[in-house]
Amino acid sequence: MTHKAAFTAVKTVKAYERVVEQIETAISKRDLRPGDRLPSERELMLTFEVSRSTIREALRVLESTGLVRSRPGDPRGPEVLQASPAILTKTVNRLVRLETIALSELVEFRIMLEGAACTLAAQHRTEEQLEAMRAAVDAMQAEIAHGPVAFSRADVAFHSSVWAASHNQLMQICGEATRGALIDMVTDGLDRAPDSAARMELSLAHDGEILAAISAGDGPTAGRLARSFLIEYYGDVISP
Amino acid sequence: MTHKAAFTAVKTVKAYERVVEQIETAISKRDLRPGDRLPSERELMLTFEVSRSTIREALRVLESTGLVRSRPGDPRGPEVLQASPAILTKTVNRLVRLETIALSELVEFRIMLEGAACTLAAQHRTEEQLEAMRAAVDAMQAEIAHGPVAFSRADVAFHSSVWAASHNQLMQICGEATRGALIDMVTDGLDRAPDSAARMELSLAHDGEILAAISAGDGPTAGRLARSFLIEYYGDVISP
DNA sequence: CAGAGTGTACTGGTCTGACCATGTATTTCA
DNA sequence: TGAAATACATGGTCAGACCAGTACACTCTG
Repeated sequence: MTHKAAFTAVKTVKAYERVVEQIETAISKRDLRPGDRLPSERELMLTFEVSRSTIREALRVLESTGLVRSRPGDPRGPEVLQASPAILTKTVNRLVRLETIALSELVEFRIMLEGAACTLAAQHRTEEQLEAMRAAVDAMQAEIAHGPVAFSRADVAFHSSVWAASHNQLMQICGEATRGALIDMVTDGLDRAPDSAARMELSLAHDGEILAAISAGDGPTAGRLARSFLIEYYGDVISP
Repeated sequence: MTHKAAFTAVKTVKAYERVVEQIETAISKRDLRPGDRLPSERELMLTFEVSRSTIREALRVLESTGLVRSRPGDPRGPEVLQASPAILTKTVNRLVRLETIALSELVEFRIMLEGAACTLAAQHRTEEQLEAMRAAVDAMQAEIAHGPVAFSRADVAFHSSVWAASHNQLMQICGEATRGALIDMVTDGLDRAPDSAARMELSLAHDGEILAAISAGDGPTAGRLARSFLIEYYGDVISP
């Protein structure tokens, strides 16, 4: 009779991957903390019993994920970095650009995101952030006289302050990524608007309403307003 | 008199980074498309005029970003991959685990996303997709008897069908990424729920309500329902 | 004794050249 | 015509070497 053994799938794991894995778990277990130094490549190749090429490939992928940084000549060895959402931004950006996405989808996504941000901002905003948003709206008012370009810069600043007030980094990252992608796609038609004066006044009024809802802590209203204003604003794009 | 030249900062760029950059832009410019093959490492080292180590390091970081995949022995060379949210999931996961991003943020983001998806699904769903959603709910009903694990699988399937019905790839990508991350984070506490039967019934009822709103084409209601149900479901996580 | 300059040892970045196991594509054979 | 054996280029890994750069200890000077 044969033994009933619980066999498990065997997949060959490349050497450098196991090195990456070990260092990665050491970091996520807090055995290695930001600011700590890894042993030098030559020491690592002894402890892991692999060649230096393997160690280097492992370090390259750790570096590309933002976990460590190597600097030539530093006798203290590679540095363990503080994890940062910046790497996420890069990934999201690439995904947004790489994927063949219709402009209407991108706009739609942005509208939903912006609405959500306003909702969250209404719930989470601090007094300082409220003040910043008010200042941003005042700046918009002032910039109307300087033309649509200056105005739209101020408009962006207002929305940024809303993102910040949402207290949600994921939201901010996605917002930034979609804004960047949108700019890339429609950059040419920015100031062609013939009725720019009226449009600016309208935008200002809309943002003022949103701010009022956020200020009142009324998340659903803030979100609904933002969405409907944006749908109006982008109407021609979203349903051509 | 000296020339007034516009000097610019000089930072040494590592060789493998320039290789990465070139291949990356080739991919983002669609010169290289998913399924295409890169030249072999030995050919690449000739065209880039660097050693094979450098080429390999470049390939490792491209691989860790999910852009290409190398398989030993394949004479056709490294493959250019389809962009996938999987890498996003991994990154989000790591950031949450390292507490750079709070779990509550992730949950919050997911709730807003899910609400938006329901709203869009109500507006864009086709007849077939509606049918698929109904089938998914029926499947949930049937799976209740088979325990919480099977049920939650069916639940996921229902939500997937909603994402699909939203007709928005970005939404789907972000949804998948956050779902993956959340599953990894809270997977252990899945079937510890003592009141699992009641919970399943409740989920089923909720999803039924959402489906009804989607079916009726009532986007705002669908979104509102989804958000409030999820807030209830994740209540303990989001405000501890 | 303090500070500026010099050394030096070790670091990471890159290169060369080699070996192995593997997957594909061709060739061979029935 | 189909299956089996082979050839060959591939990626994974290794060993050893050289160079430019950095940190740190060590001078030398005032």
